Amino acid sequence: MTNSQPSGFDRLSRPVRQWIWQQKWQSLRDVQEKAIPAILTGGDVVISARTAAGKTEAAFLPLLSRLEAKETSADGFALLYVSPLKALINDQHRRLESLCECCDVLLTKWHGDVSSNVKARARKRPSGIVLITPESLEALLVRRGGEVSHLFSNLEAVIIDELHAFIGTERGMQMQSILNRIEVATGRDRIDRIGLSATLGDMRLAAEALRPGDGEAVTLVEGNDPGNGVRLQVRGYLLERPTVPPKADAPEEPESDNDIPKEDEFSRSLLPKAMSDDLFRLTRGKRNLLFAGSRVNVEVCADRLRNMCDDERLPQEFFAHHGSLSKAIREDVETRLRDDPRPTTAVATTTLELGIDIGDVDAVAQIGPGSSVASLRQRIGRSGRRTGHPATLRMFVAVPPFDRGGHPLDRLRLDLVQAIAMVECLIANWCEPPIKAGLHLPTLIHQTLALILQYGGVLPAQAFKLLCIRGPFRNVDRELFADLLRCMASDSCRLIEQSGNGVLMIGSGGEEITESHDFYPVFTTEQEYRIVHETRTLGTYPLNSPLAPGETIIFSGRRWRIVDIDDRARVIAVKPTRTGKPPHFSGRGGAIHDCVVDTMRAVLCSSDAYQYLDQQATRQLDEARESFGELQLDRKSVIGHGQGVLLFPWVGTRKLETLTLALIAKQFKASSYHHSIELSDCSVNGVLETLEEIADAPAPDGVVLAGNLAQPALAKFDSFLSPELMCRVTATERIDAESLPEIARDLLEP
DNA sequence: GACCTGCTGCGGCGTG
Repeated sequence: MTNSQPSGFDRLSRPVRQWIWQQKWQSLRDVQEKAIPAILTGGDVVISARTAAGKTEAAFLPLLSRLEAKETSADGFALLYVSPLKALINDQHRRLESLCECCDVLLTKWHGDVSSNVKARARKRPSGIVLITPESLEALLVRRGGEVSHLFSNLEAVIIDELHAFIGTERGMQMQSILNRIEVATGRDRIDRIGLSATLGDMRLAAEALRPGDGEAVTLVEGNDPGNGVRLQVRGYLLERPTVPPKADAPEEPESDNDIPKEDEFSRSLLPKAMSDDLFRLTRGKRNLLFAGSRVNVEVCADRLRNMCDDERLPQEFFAHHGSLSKAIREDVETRLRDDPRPTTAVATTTLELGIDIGDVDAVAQIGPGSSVASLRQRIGRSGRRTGHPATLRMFVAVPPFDRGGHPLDRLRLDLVQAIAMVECLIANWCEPPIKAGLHLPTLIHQTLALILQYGGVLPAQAFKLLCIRGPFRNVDRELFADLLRCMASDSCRLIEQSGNGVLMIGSGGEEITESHDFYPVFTTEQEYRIVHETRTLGTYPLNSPLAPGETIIFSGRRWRIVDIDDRARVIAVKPTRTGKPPHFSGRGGAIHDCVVDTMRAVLCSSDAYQYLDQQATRQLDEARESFGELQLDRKSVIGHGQGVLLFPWVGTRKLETLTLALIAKQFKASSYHHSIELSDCSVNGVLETLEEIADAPAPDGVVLAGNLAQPALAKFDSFLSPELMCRVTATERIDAESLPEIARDLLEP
């Protein structure tokens, strides 16, 4: 090949090239070739590619070459790598060790599990690369504010791994704010940021997340790894009974006297037998990830598949993996997936979605439609990495039995339709964007406290400029920030106080909060019991899900009896047993995007056939379309049902909740359920009249509407917001009053 | 109708 341009490889420094030779690589990967010139040039860069496409090296090979060229031996860290997971830091440390040795660059892990003397040593003689979490970085800024400029003045670049995991979250706001604070403290206008991200529908979102306010200037490097293709299937199953709960006044079903024990009956209602039979048949003997959707489903599913394994006298190959299981149990599963050739299926929640190194799997399965297209995309990328093996994802969806007289929501098979809509959005290369309007006031409270601690005090105008003008809190104007400061200083909070010369200081209430190590993360966790068998901790269980000694529970895919509960020590002791009830975890539903629900309507309206549906799912979709026509939902979106009315606005969760609120404000008994709103004791005409009023009136004030909504303290610092500020947060982030007239108009003329 | 993530400094104790 003749090429006047030097290849990426030729432009790397000598030690880096030597390391590549040692690895016996035949060539650089596509994403690495593209990233090298972009990073050598300087400036902000987003590198996006599938997990394990070599993004880490794509960033570090040219960055280490830049360090080599610099040849200054000034004090301070040269590269800062920020990761959302400790486990990922440990993985990356393993991966980068030999490369850094080759380049004679110090590599330091820095997170909560790293001993404090390692950190002390690094602080004393800062150099090379630090791998750190946002929380540890926050702690460093807050506790060692005076050292920040010394530690970071010679930073060549900051690398942010799993950038997509930070986008649109409170933790992402904190991270952006911390990076901004480092730039300000070191007097550097911009320190190059390199974001590593999974492929997203719209890469500009990642660019904007990397450099808020100037995403346009970020260079995008997209890995053009053709992969080995994708095999995708949606499989239909039948539930044993309808899903819409019967009305309170409906006659109770007679006790069934078959011999299924009650606990198995509940398990069967979550996971039909035909589905577990197929899951077993299709996953057995291979390496799989099975995303079950919730921790309860993980337990029920792992328990069922493990029992099938035992019944057939096969060695066990099914293992549960979720956030309430102990670190040791989870690591065993991860290690087995990565290093053990035996067949293994990890039944997991989203825990195995991010980039923890588990090697390649043969296939991915998912139960139910899932709640986002973004995670569907991530999951597919977990398989099909070896040449000749396409990525394989099977979605297993159960719908209620078909009954013409049944509830319309059951007749429409909405879970199946949603699964199809998700796949169609994925094929169209669309994926959920973050909500732009967020105020992120709780995190702004946190960052204001952190800033005061970092500098030992700060003037209100300085804080505003640093956090809201230069920093990421750009939806907060001067007036709102002043309100927030007043709220923080109020008698009920005393988070801050102001000295005679106007400097903001930590108040008595603030001291208590900021002195605890609990201060650094911006998210909360509920209090929990530890579940212990003999000396081994199996995991944790929420305090507010009562259990009693003698009860049974499925946990870690096994069945246990509770022997003892120590409320003071928060320990639940268990021993193995033969039966078990599914555990109970609390969760708040996820929000589904407008685009997905709109696509659901399109799927129901059209007569397109989808190649990826199995026979049963195809038939179920036909039945759903038939019901859609019979209910005349192709022509109208407001239909009578029983003593009430059903509304189908075909909008996402946020707008659906907003309309429900607006109708409650107009004295309707309204509740949203499964993409629709059910109104009881009213007539179609009455509802149509009200919708006309809403359509013709100007959009109501979101703050007034939000006043009718329960405002539970969800984010960590919500409890410090005044009712007025809390209402504003709800109005901006949780509802969408602006769009109400339009939703009402669309309901009247679909 | 859901999931996940993270943590300092210091005092006290045991061990080599």
